[in-house]
Amino acid sequence: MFRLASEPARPCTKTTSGRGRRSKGRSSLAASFSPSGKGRSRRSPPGGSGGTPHSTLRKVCRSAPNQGGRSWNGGMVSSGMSHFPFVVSVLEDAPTSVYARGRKPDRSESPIPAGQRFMADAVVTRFAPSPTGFLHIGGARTALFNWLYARHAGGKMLLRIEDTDRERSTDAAIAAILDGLSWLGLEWDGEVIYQFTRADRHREVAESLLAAGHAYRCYATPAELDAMREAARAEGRPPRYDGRWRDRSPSEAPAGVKPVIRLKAPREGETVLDDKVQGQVRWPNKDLDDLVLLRSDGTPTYMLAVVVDDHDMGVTDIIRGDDHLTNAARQLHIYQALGWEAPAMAHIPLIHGPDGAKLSKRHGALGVDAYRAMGYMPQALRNYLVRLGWSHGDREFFSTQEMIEHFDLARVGRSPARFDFAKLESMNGHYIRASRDPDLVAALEATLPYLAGAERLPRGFDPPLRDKLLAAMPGLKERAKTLVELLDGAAFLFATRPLELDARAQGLLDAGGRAHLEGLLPRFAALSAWTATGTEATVRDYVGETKVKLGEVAQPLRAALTGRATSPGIFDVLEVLGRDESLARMQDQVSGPTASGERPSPSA
RNA sequence: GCGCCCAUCGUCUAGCGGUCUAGGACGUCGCCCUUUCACGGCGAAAACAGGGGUUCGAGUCCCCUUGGGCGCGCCA
Repeated sequence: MFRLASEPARPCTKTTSGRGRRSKGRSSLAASFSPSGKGRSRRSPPGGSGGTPHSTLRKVCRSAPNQGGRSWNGGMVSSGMSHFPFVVSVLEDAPTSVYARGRKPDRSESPIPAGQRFMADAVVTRFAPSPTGFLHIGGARTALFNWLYARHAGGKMLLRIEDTDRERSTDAAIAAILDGLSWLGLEWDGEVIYQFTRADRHREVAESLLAAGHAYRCYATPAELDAMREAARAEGRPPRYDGRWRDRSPSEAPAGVKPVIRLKAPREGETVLDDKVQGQVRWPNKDLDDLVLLRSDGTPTYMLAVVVDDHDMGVTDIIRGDDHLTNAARQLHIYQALGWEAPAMAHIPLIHGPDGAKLSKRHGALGVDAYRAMGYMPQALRNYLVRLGWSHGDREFFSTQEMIEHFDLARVGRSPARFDFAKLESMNGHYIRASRDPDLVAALEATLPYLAGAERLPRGFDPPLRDKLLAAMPGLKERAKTLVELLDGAAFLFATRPLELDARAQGLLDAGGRAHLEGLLPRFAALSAWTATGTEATVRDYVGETKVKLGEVAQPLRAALTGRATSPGIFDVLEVLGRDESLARMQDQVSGPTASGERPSPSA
């Protein structure tokens, strides 16, 4: 009756070890059922011929066979608890437990030939944001992990927009999420699924649960619920629904109250989740209440919707923020009632702000579009994000291919990470320096519409400017950590005469620099070929003859040519700017200001 | 309040009982390179939260404390 047609479930024999918890023993879990690719229980066992003797499989079923787990032993073998199809088992010291599929190796015991199961069992992950705001950095990382995991396994990542909250969901948010994912290069497979469109299906499932006796109508009013929670809190009990309508006859229903449908959740025993990141987590069922499946207006709640959708979409692995960890327990109850096998789950730690608290508006939480505007490149952001919580030895940099190749959930840590702009910036700088010049020009151009500080170039780059950009890029890119800085550093290329000088440049010129400009002007003008080596030779000659330091000449030159005190190597600047423009900019500083008034004598 | 999760340099992390007088990266500081600023090179300071166990041996296993975080809706 509860059997899933396609999945003749076979209860896992979960032996117990009283202490069970992995404590860093994630590794031990991983040892036998590596949650990542190959070692996963759902695949053929590593090195396993498939003909593994049954007895071995039973052991494999236990989670921590090595270290610390000495108390694991043959323990108990499950009995006929198969009325929970996907579930399981009997623990020596605890009643019925509910299992998510996670590391549970029961399928190795499935009657379905291993090979066949393997083939039909491609990984399907999903990213399921709710469109109530932009795609923030935490969501972006969740999406990245889902994407990486799916790609690594040769599976798919689906995208589902959880828009059942009609009040708060907006089209703008949906657009921002789609745009953010695309910019990050995280393509999803198939069509975007809008949860709200599936409300009928959700309702139908709720009704079926009702019909099967796994759910009931609850007529408690919001006021009643509030009172209930308050009382519980006052008594030091968890604020939970008390189940007052759980066994009441519908005939007692008060008139005029539209009921909600609640799940009849198990009250005894405990619910166990073998999370791929968190390890084994257990909750006493008495602490979990009868959640609402269908609201009084007939719309599904998130809890119901996720379960139904994940099931219908064929999701095999749920990777989401660990703020959903408690939800997992409740969702497991729904799977149980439905007789569906729960997907494997991985709850990844959240990203925190500098103060260690969950990233939120008060940290100035930003959408990924903001990172684009700040000039970070998607590949750099991806690399930074993947290293937040995941590691592969000492390695810091990964190409997309390498990320896909190496990514696995077993190496995802369980402690939250703080977002650090300095490191992101440094990584972005690495990516800029490592990029090919034409790619950088293209990236700059493509990002221009979003870039902060790009107002000066409303029409983008014209061909001559593009050429100059390309020519100057080697000197420009090693001075920029973001595209914004890159553009800013390139500003002298598209600045128009007479240049605006910043204070430091002005100072350089006022401090006697103009004299050197004047001295250089005729020598430059006499140059037959305008190249960096040519101008350098000229300047060095001048310096030699006048016995001044190179810096005393180079700096004023820089000020005149770029309007700033810093720039790429000055001879490269000279070359990129070209003879006419260079001489004109120098001339501007020698004679320009005087035209309009008395230049204060620098030496007086 | 209750439940769950977490805990190595300021930050991200390596470490999966002995090779740890704890490694890498960012940041910080110093030196070198140098026409500026960068880049690059070299070097330095900087951490196993505390307490109990287990063990011949613990950053690594267990427990407690402390400190953080998340959750507790007819929100998702």
